[in-house]
Amino acid sequence: MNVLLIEDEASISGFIKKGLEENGYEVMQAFDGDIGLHLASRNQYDVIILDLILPGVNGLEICKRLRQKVQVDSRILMLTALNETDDLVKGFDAGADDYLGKPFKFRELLARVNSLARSRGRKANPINQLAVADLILDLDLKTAIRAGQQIKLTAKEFYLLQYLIQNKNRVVNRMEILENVWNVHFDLGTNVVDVYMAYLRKKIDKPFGQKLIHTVVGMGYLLKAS
Amino acid sequence: MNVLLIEDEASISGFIKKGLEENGYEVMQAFDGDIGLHLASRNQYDVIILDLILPGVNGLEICKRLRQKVQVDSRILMLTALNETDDLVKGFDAGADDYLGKPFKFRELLARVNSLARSRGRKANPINQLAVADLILDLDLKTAIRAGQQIKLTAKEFYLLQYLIQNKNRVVNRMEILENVWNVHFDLGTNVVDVYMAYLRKKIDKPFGQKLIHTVVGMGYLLKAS
DNA sequence: TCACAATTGAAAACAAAATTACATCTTTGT
DNA sequence: ACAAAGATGTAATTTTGTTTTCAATTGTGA
Repeated sequence: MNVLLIEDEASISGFIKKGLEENGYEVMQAFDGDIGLHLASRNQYDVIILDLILPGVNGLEICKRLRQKVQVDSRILMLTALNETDDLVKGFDAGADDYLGKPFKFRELLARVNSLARSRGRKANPINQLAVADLILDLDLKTAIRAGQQIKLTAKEFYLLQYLIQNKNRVVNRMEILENVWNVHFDLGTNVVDVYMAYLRKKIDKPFGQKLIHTVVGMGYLLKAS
Repeated sequence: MNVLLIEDEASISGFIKKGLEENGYEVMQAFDGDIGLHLASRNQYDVIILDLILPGVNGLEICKRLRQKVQVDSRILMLTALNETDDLVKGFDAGADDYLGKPFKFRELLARVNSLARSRGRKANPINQLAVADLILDLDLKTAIRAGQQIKLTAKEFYLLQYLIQNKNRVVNRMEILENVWNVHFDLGTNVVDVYMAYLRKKIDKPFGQKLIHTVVGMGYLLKAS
């Protein structure tokens, strides 16, 4: 688990880093807001520990930017001397996941970091799979399995199938598919979608009895059991 | 977003429920540990608010069981008067995601629940349907269902029926229909609308007793229960 | 009953989707 | 760096299904 620690006071930063490392975390230190922001947007951290009062950009601001502009999905633990409800609420509004007032006992910090790390681990963990009927799409292995049988898909096929599964039981039209799978936002009469549907069908439907990909004439395609 | 609130004191429970509901949450109350445990394992909640001190099974125990046996992936917010670091750590160890000491301001609770709910990021799945009498039009599946029976419609038929349902209990004339379903704004002398009404009738009225599509001679058509 | 309005069936015209062959680009192994 | 294999797209063709028109027929209201 990676932790980014944005804290200007060297003694506190060092103390936290040492403690977390003893508990199995990898800790990256940033001593001012700009560097913190920079690191956070370049790399993926599981947890970001963020001091509210910092030279350069302040903590609230960093938090907002990380959530809104950079869209990091790290857990953010806000760290500060200000302990009032209002600041706490401001912190959560800015997108913080948790809040800890100084001074704090290290055990307390560790418990919170553990909790955040765990809540992230769970998100990434719950076997990253999508499914319809007996078809499973493994998002980690980037592969499909139907009736227990592995099916090799090319990248485009995979993403197309992923989009279909994410929208199972809903008719999706070609434009929607072009936008979401091909990133094409204007209609330049192509029939790639049709062609790829054929590819997919050959792999995931034809060899098995029950077909999952249905075409709805004049509307689009529908992924559905039966 | 669904919240399960496990709290024995009726006044506190009511106060929280009311506040959360005003903020768009659906709240289920449990007034003792056993019922809470039962509900939590039967249903899927986004957030569980859990009082530590409860009649029946205590909060820590519930938390542990939920995580270990039932393996719920709800976010758990522990709520308690005990505010010591030790209890806090025990709480996190038992699998809580956050911790809030009583007494608390409601804004504070809300901020934490919001944060937990956000971290779960579940998107709702509203059922996209229109209906008159026993006829349902499923906008996702792009299909009609009457008396529980699926009816296949072509694109034009579907959009025509959709227009009729959206204007149920109102006579719509042919021109209106041509404009809204066919995008034809001038026309003289086509009878497509009439033809398609016949198609629709054959599919959605004829096979069932009660007819829904009524013609109002000289005026247009009317979709209505009676 | 007459005149107009609405319905129906069948065929023609049209449009959408599937299929196929092929050209171009990418990746991989040697 | 090269050849071979694989992936991606395009375009033409075939197949399938939908939409529209038209004329014959039936229904409706004064």
